[in-house]
Amino acid sequence: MTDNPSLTARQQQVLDFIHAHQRETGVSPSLREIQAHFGLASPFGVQRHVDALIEKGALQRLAGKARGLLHPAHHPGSALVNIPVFGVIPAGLPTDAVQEADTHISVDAASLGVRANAKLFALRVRGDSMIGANIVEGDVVFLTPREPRPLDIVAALIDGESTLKRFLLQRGRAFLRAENSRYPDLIPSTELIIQGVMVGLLRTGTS
Amino acid sequence: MTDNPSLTARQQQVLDFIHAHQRETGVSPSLREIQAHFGLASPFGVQRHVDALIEKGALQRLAGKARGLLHPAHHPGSALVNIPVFGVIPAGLPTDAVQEADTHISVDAASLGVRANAKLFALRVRGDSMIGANIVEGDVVFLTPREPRPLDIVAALIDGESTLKRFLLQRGRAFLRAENSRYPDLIPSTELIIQGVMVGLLRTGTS
DNA sequence: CGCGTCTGTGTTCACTTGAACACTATGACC
DNA sequence: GGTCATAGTGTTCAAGTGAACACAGACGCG
Repeated sequence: MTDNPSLTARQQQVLDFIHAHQRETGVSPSLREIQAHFGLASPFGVQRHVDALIEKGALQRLAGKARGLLHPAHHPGSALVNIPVFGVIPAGLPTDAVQEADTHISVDAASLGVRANAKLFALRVRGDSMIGANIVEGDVVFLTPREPRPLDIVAALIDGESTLKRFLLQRGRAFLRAENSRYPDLIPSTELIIQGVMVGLLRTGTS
Repeated sequence: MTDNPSLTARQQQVLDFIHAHQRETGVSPSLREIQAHFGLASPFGVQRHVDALIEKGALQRLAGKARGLLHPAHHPGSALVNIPVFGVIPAGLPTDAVQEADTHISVDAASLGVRANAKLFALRVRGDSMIGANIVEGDVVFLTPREPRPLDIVAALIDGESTLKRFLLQRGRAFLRAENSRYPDLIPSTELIIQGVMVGLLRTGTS
């Protein structure tokens, strides 16, 4: 995370390896695994690098525990939700079968205001039909499958394509409205398939 | 993450504890730590619960490695950036000193399109001055400290308060423009302190 | 040169931890 | 009552692992 300037080149290498190993395998490496990676003949050299890293605050350790190295910025309780990003056309998404996802986005559950075990999915927004809700092309919208309430923004399956619209009720009948006056209301002829209700949005880039 | 219905009550308890332990300490618990938590007298009972969980796909293991339990949904290579969220007034933020942050948001670095060790911070947007860029009150804007380029959206320090504006150049002179015609351009009288350039945005809630 | 820091070697020890086996108890189901 | 899956006990073993010590080479610095 941090390029601490007070680290020696070797210490930085070790730190990078530890972080990389955690990313790849999910657990921190043992001293001997680090040793093997650098081709060292003794675990003690590694141990002092690790000690130095801890001394300098670049690493944190659960003393005595195996594989107890972790980021100093470790924040307890921050559960992650892993959100699959489907394309713009997630036809048949509500099935239980695992859909092929383009990407995954990991976000802190607390930041999104959802439970840690929330089942979310995401769609990339295409078009400008929700511009009135300040949702633009390229935005990634997080959705959760649940019953929509009036004024919720929902992803609905219409003609085999998924679109983002606001969910409204009029005289007990549900219909969808774009947040753009150039689009007409969508009054479902048959049935309305709601795939999910928007719970958040992620935009990347500055423009 | 998943409430697998085929798990027995005890197995679910063990699974929950493993996940909770990972969240709190950052590493997965050893069999004996699980044993101690449930007040069992033998590590072997735990071992078979864990075996069953792996069998049912609710857990994944690095065989033979200490503390090698992890989520089956583990996605290698997803480095996280831990983003401190300052308030609406991060006065003097560019200092090296660690500022008190209200919250932290963890996001997948790849999803944000930034390097894994990017130094980001976040601000909660107040006001409607950037409505034209579809950034509204309550949005959380991710920023990185770097030199702004024309058309970048930046957080600038004006009169001790941080505001979000678009960065522009005219005849070599920098000035700031709100994306809302009701706000005038800001032409810096003295110097322009740019705290960061916007690289992303997170919105929570549906409205 | 002498000093200190960083780096690496070879080795030893004790604790941690996963893996395994035989046996018992409980409850569901036929 | 018999059978089976789930759950738990007591124990043993070997591998994984952190921690430690003495010693040596490389390098910068005064």
